[in-house]
Amino acid sequence: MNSMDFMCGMKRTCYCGELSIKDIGKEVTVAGWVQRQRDLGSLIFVDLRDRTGLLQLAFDEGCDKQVFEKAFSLRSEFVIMAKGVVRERASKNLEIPTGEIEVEVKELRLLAKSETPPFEISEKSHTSELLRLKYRYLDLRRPDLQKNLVMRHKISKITRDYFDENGFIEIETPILIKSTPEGARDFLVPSRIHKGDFYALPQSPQLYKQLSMVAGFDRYMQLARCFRDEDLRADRQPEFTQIDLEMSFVDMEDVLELTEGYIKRVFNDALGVDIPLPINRMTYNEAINRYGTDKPDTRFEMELFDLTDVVKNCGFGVFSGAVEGGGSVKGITAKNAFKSLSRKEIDKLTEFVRGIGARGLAWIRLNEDGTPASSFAKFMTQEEMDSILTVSNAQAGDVVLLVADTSNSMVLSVLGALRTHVAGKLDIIEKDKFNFLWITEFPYFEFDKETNQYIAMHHAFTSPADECLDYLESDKASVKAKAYDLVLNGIELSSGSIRITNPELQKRVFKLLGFTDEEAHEKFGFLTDAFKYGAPPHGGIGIGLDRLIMQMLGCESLRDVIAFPKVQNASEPMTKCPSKIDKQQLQELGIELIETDNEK
RNA sequence: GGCCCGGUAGUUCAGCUGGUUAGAACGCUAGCCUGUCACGCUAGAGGUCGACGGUUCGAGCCCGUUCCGGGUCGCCA
Repeated sequence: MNSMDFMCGMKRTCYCGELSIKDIGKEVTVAGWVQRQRDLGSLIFVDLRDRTGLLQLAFDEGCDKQVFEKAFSLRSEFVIMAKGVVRERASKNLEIPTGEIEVEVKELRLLAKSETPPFEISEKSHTSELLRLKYRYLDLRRPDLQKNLVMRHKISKITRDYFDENGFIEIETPILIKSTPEGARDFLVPSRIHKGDFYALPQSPQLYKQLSMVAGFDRYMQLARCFRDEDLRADRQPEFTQIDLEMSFVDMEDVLELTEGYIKRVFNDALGVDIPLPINRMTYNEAINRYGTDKPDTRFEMELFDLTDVVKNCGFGVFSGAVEGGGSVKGITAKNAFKSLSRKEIDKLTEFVRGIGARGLAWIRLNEDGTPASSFAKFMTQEEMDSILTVSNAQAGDVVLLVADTSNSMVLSVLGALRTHVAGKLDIIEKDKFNFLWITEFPYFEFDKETNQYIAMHHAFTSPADECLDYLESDKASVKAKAYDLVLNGIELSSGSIRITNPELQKRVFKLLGFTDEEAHEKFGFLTDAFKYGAPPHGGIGIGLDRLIMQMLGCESLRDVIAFPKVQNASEPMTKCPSKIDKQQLQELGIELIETDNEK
């Protein structure tokens, strides 16, 4: 094996995908990776790949012997540079954009060899995700991931442009910050200089962006990295990027309007998709009651209905008992689902709802001529069954699914999840639709069963609604927040609020949330102190960039739009982080490890 | 932490009721081939059946434990 060629004397003149029939006769130098070499004896074809596409290189009798032999030895993923003349192909391939032309190679440089890759670099290859992630740099060579990351770049660029045009300034807030153990767990970073002390990584730049308002920047934005030490999901990574915004002298309408303008712009410029404005709004209560969730997927109907009054005195103990116990009986109607939701399938649905906390699932199946079969008809009068069918608006061929529980919120959340699950099974979700929805009028407080006290649903700096200020203390459950979520196709895309800037109100809220003055000052004193020196009214929003891109590209997992993502146990297969560190490093930090059974 | 699914050549998978030497396709190696483009033809190499333990005359298959991956509930102000 001779040493590699150097690039000496060669300079790339164009990308592979840029060439077309218009370039015939042109002398070009291209560079990239060998997708495939096809050796036909005294004729060799090489498909060269760069991030713009594939280009066929041809080696035949016309080319130098040494060049031909070099072409013969090429293998997949070798890195080469080739100089030659663009010519029309003798036989064209209309399947690929450059299929009408090829480059007749005069000079060839082998810049790097490659071992046989562990999987083929192609959109067609189906490879386990773990293997792909171990060799992420190879996985990223695949055209679809390249496309995703190029789109991600494009969307980031549009984002910065839009907010720049609207007078926003990007400010970089610190990554090493003070830990405020509210909500999600913090990632912690030990301090060498202050042994035993820790920084936290930001869950969001919340406090810094508010301080930027106090500092007079008026309109702040940042493509902000955020960190949360919680378990992963397909749509949740421990580190993620947020389009973080904050504005002074605004109310909710201003924030919503600006965000809507952004959504319209980014969908138009990146995808050519028009999002009609204004985006629909729904209050939190309406969403919960109609869809069983505060992030409803409105691409399909199947709304919840309430049978509590109809069945409160019926002979079916599961129903009447739930109502007596202070709960409810509600359901959904799956239209034309008689065939898809067989008895067996309904058994599976029952397992599904049990898995999320329901005691069981009651059902009525109406066959094609409207005859009902039901799990509970024998306990009901004909009249009661008729009323159920009326309220559920069930027709021949429909399937009615009912959930009863002594906890109304359990009934709602189970049906909310069931609704999405069933819609997926019935395949009634229009995949290419983008249904946005604002959710407003969130409750301010949320009752925490574990600690038996009210906690902030959003966060402690969210302003209560003006009309609720009179009964903050006396009727916590009814207090609404000046908070808003933007939902896209059933996924929470962003969340924001108008903040408290009045120090007296902030004090009241801290007190309601169970903070003593000392605790509040210790944790958030730097913010409340700042508000003593003239805080403009302000509010903002954070838009999940990864989730936005994922939805725009129709991907099912965040991992498909993040260059180097983590897997479910929060590790990264390629670098194998997190990892053990030296004793010496620990000593410097003043940390002693307690050996646990897990490590043995 | 709970529940569900998965782990067999480099890759994607098949492997029957537990029974002889674990198969296929693609990839890889070598040879032949002047219009291929998922080139074709011929030959060949390639296996800790995730790991450990058990049941059995006999385990890829059954049982237990465990590791790894995916989904999900809890969790995610």
